[in-house]
Amino acid sequence: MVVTMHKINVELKDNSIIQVKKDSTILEVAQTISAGLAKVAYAGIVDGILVDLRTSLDKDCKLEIVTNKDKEGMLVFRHTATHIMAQAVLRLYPFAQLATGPATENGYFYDIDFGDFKITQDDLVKIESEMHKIIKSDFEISVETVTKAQAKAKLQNIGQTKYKLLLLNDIPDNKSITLFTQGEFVDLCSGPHLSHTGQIKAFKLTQLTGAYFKGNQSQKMLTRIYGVAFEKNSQLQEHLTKLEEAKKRDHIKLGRELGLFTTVDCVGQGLPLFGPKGAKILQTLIRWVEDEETKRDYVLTRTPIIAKNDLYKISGHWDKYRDGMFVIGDNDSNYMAIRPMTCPFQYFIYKSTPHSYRDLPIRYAETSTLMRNEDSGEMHGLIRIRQFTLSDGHIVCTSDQIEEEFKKALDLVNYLLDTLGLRNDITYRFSKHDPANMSKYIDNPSMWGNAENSLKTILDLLKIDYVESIGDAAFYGPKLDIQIKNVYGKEDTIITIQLDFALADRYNMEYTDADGAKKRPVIIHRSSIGCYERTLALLIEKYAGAFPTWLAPIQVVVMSLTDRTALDTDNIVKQLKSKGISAIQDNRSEKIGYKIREAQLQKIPYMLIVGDKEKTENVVAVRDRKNGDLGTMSLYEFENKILVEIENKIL
RNA sequence: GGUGAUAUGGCUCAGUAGGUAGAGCACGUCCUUGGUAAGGACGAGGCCAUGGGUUCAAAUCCCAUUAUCACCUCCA
Repeated sequence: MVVTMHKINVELKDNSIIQVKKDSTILEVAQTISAGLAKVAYAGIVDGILVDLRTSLDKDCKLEIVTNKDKEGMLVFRHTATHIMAQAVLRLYPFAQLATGPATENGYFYDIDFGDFKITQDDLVKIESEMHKIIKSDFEISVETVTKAQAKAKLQNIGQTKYKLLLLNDIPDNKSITLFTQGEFVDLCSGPHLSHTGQIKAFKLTQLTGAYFKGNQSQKMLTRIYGVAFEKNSQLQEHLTKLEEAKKRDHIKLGRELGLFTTVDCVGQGLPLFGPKGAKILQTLIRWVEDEETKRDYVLTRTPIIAKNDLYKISGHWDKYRDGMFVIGDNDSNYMAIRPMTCPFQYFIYKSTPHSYRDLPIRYAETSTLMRNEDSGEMHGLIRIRQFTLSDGHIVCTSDQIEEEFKKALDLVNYLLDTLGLRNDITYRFSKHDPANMSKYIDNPSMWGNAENSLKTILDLLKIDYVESIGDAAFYGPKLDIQIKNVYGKEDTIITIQLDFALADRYNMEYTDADGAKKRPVIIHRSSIGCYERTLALLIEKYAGAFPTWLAPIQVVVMSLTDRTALDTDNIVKQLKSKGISAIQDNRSEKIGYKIREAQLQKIPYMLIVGDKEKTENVVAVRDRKNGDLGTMSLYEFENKILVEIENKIL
């Protein structure tokens, strides 16, 4: 037997190098550094790969010790919580078949097939108490590398004969197979994990939902149990409180409470009705965006909301999205469809006259109402609806102009987001096609190569910090998607700018270049502020219903202190309205404190109070929703104050 | 589209082991009221989402439909 006494060099996070015995585990290295570090160490990152603490180091490497402070550390922590949950589930329901159970941003889930057993919310409590037992037992979590046959035997041994074996089969032969064991429970898992079940301190099972095996619609629907896990109970409580707070900002709840919109069973799914207040905000947004576009050399179009299917056949939309379109007619000779997008209408406006290279770029904009027959399960508040109004537009330009036009389109977007106060809430996503799934796209690899390279060059030139996403492109071209999270942390696209090298060809659009040759223009599909309903939803959540004054549907409420001043409030409201300020009055015979409370619940920016004293001195007592009493001022002074705020769109 | 939950006055919810409904807030009238989170009295308002079924009897049980919510899938 050869005893190796070799030492290896390990480079740490701070670039210092320490020497340790070959085959030391990461935990041992951590102990060498300090006992304190070893205590909070959850895993290691060796040469960039996240590995278990018990991994032994056999050669020189870079090592980062992952602790509870690191994102990766908490992933390991939560992943361990997942296994504890799975173990508890198998104790209570030995027939359950486990599928997959990863950690997520705040928690974890496990997809499980319970067969004919119908699990309910009440069962979660039972699972939780079983988890407490497992944590109390403080099982050691051990890891072993095994062959497929060994893994199969061990999994079958604990009754896992279905999904685990399917997953096992999917593992390529050149990859090692690891099993993690805690007590009687074994799981097929690449890890890493904590070393003892007792390390999980605070957790809660939060949700019970369905999910397809492997995320594939054609696979079986499994039961997904969600949980959250933290190191300290206080952190768990904090998280739960945060969720409660988020609920209060939920645009669906607030939007109804504030009377912005409602839904009616017999109108139908995904078809919200905007009341006076909701409509007012939409109007403010639309006017603002259209004005801004005009300033930036866009020209407006106004096109039909319905067209023959022939129009959509040219682009390929008809073949691809027919099921998602509201179609009228019963056969191909009389089919009409309500428009699901504006693109081809604006193309035909372009085509209605011949164009020289001197005309380009042409920037078409339209506040465009669209309808898409979304699947019934897809609708969500104002975020995903069947009829929506998009700040749509298409820029027709030469290939030399793409970069400048893209930059300008993005400038507009950034300006609008800045003004709304959303700029810091967004992230950029470069959405590319998926070469492995060309059935979703126009099959022209060189076109895709061109378009994506071109877009990448622009994004890099503009120093945009984006993440790439394969498979999220439009079927005709790559996109820059501007992503935003809702109050629960769910991400959606709010705005998109797309590069299209394909549809100009399909619609036979051309311009005459300087050399007299007919050429294809490039099209940039872009939205300036996205779809107004969705943007409104995000604004409701951002401001918890307390819109900036310029957006607030009611900007001022004028209150009479007693019935004697009721007539004066009426006159003041008229005066404010004549200045374009949205004002209402509250003359009810209620105590003033009561009226103020009402106005605050309605999140109205300003309250004016008129009493005998104010009447005599010709002033109004002003309150705002944030600071309370602002003292008295003349109506003229107040008008100037609020008009400055509105004009400058102060947040 | 799939899985699950839910559906009672404008809103938030209670309710009956099946015998045709209740609260708070909001709303209306009158009285009261000079000041920053709830003054008083009275009143109106629901055939308990829709359509079937079981039953002597259904808002309550069952089925279907519609809508809402969550998740999965999808998103031009």
